[in-house]
Amino acid sequence: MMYKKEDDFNCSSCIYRSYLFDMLSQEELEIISANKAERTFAPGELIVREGDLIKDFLYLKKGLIKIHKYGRDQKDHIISLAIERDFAGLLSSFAYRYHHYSLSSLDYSEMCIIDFNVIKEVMATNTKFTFNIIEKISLAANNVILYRYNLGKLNLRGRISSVLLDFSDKIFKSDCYNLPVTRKEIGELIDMSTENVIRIISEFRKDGIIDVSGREIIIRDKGILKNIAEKG
Amino acid sequence: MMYKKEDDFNCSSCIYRSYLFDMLSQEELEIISANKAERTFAPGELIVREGDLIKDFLYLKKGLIKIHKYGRDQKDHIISLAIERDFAGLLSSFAYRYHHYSLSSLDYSEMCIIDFNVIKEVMATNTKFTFNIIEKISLAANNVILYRYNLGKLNLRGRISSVLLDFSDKIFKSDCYNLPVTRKEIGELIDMSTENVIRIISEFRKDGIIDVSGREIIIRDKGILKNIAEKG
DNA sequence: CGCGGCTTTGATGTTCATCAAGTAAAGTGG
DNA sequence: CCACTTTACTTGATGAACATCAAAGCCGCG
Repeated sequence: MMYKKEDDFNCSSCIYRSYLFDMLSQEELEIISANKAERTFAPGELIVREGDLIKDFLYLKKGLIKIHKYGRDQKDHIISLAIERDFAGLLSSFAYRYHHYSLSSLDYSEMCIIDFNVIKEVMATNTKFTFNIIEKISLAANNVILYRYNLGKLNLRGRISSVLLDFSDKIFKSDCYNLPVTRKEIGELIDMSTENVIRIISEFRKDGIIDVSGREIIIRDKGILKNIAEKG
Repeated sequence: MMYKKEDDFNCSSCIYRSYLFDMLSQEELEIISANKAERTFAPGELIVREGDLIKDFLYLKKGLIKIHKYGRDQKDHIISLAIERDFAGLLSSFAYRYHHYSLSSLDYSEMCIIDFNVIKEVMATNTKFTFNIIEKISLAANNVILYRYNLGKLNLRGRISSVLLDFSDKIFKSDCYNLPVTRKEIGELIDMSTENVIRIISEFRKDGIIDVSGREIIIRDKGILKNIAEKG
């Protein structure tokens, strides 16, 4: 237990320390250690609500969260997902004083919550760190932009293929996984009705491309799935 | 002419100096002055091609450009427009070595082309400048993300209203302007077919909401247009 | 003057959201 | 632990929104 506590509270021994935090000196790491909190969020739990004041720099050590936004159409829309070792609030943090997106946990998610001013102080003195933050912001934003860009050119079957493949390749690194989202949430992510999400997943099942049992997905023919995601 | 030349080549007397460059010391401005070029691009001219190596920091002094990308659907798509005093390459510059988007001029556009390494050097020593660059990157990216987000919830009439209003409010600051883009380009910007762009503009003309004559647009009833853009 | 890009209108067909209606699963309170 | 309620999932039928196709006029430019 002693060791666990050590691991929790001292960033310099944290095994989830990212490439980004590796840029920091021992001294800088300790400043951050001293100004951080850690918290686990349960599946479904709200981490940040759109409109909240931005006070913290959020690092997702472990888990899965959705970045989402409530539209004037009275519906929730998922902008993007963040996984292990992602910096979750980066889209809003350096542009606004208030969060422009909500964050919710889709799994048990361990967050490091670091005082934003402390991060800014470290940035002011460590150029390499700063340039890496800039790179992370740019990549995070471009991933969203390019994801939406590609999505816009896919029909429904292509979009479903695309999410199933993303879960397999980017998140679970396996052809067999449990969906961390409802069918409704898939629809919110790729802009389609819940009914059609279900319909097309069923189609894929009937065609023998995937096996489905509730939230469990087994990809049987990844080649076809890739093909549909390309040509859709 | 002497004065004009002065204005062209010395950033410290440049009337288009942005809020961002105002953060710089006289010395820093001179370093930038010494490492920049200026060029005017004609309407339709390509400024940067997707895939080009990123060498320069691009500041649009005056004019209008489109940020676009050629899709696997063999069609061009406009990601965003940049206007006077925008930093045009910001989406790619800090994330990649190569441009991920093309830039083309839609008007006579005057660009300041500054050696990217020089900008980075100044950033390494001027924290305030750096934080402002970060803010610009974040805002540019979020504008794209939020624009697409809103667009996705609008029907065709709403989208056309939205672009017509944007040209009026954000770009020309007038209810009477000449479209700087073809009908086809409007379609590429808001994801709809050229035919429907034309059809709906015609509808608006017949309904007396706007007057149209070729590229010339006169907004007759901005209230209705706003209403359509909201509710669409 | 003829060719290609831009614009326009009408007709047709596909894709997808929505509605309706029902089953299954998972919480909730007595 | 069981009745109750809600949330998630599923399937079919219908219609609306939109892309696509087709055909033609227009304009600038070589």
